[in-house]
Amino acid sequence: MNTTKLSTADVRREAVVASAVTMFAGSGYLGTSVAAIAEHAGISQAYVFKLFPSKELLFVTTLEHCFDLVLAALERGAAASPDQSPDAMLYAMGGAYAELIGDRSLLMLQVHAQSAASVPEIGAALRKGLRATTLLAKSRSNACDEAVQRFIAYGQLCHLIVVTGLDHNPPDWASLITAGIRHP
Amino acid sequence: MNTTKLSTADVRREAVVASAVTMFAGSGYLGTSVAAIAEHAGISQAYVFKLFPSKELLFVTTLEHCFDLVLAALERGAAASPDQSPDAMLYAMGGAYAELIGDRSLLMLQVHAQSAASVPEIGAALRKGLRATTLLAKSRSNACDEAVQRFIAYGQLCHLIVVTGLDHNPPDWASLITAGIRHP
DNA sequence: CATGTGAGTGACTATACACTCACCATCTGT
DNA sequence: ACAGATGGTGAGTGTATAGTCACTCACATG
Repeated sequence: MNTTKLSTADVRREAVVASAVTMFAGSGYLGTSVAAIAEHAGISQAYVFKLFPSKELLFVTTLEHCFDLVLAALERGAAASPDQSPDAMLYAMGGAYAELIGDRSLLMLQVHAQSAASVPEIGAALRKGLRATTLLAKSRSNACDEAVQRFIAYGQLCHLIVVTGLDHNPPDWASLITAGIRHP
Repeated sequence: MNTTKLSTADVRREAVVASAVTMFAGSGYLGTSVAAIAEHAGISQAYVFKLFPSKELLFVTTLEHCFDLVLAALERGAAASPDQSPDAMLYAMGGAYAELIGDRSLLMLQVHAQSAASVPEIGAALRKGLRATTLLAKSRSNACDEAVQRFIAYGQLCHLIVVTGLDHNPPDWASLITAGIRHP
């Protein structure tokens, strides 16, 4: 039961998380109703509460899934780097991240999670994801601390650019902060 | 009437905005009820709706006020810089910003605004504030575009650090991204 | 005194939402 | 054939919340 085959309930749970990524990314933690997620997943709202004990835990699970995907993308990027130098590794990881967040959902989810971080469980999940991301960037790239810090900072800048819509039809002044940033 | 004296309604409006900064910063746009803001300001909820036509516009007004304070702080920092070189100017402005957001309210308000940016009016206010901040940093420092971009990116990193609570009793790994960052 | 005006409120409405519960349906092992 | 586990739902409940409205009170002015 714990080896290869998932029960249908676990399959459902994954489908609900997939819907939750989309819906939470669109409207945030408080702005998204469980009913909307259930409808998107094609099941009743009551069944969502059978699969997850609370909206809060559904959000946390969704956020953890988001970070799993981010970590996998960084890993992929690192593996595909043409060159083992720290700068090249970080550049490759950045490119893989930019590609991953192409549909904005995973990015928006992180933005909304930051806004909901005062909910203890959500804040803890955010810290855990940031920790894993940072440490992976450090260990795979072998870059100095300053370069890793820069990597994270420019990731946040990328979030800001997308949130403000500066990547779509950017005004003239926007090139000041969007120049060189790889965004979707 | 338009010169020096404010009517009591305008005074009230300012008091409500001050309360709104605190309350919205604490619980976000959707997480804060107008009743809570009214109570904090010591007036009835009905009167808040006489002073502001909607919760949305109250939030936008509050956010604009936040950016006014940010711009004033940057201006102050620039004016106090011991040295006119671009690097020194940006450093001084960064220090003034770090000091301004010492109580976290103005920082958290920006984070929550990013999460609520899909509301058109809020997104527009955010873009406007970012534009003004970026252009001010550029024009006062005379720094190159890359340095201004870096200035904004590290500002966002600062937000992330505060949101995740990494500035209070930081775990060991946190120094990777908090090193050198001036936060409250 | 009469009258008008701006400040301020209590009580209400309509709705939306997280969460619950009693219940049905379908499969599975014996 | 049947007992029980597992998948799934319709119909609620209680509460919170944005926004409204009819109203009161203080005060200024003619």
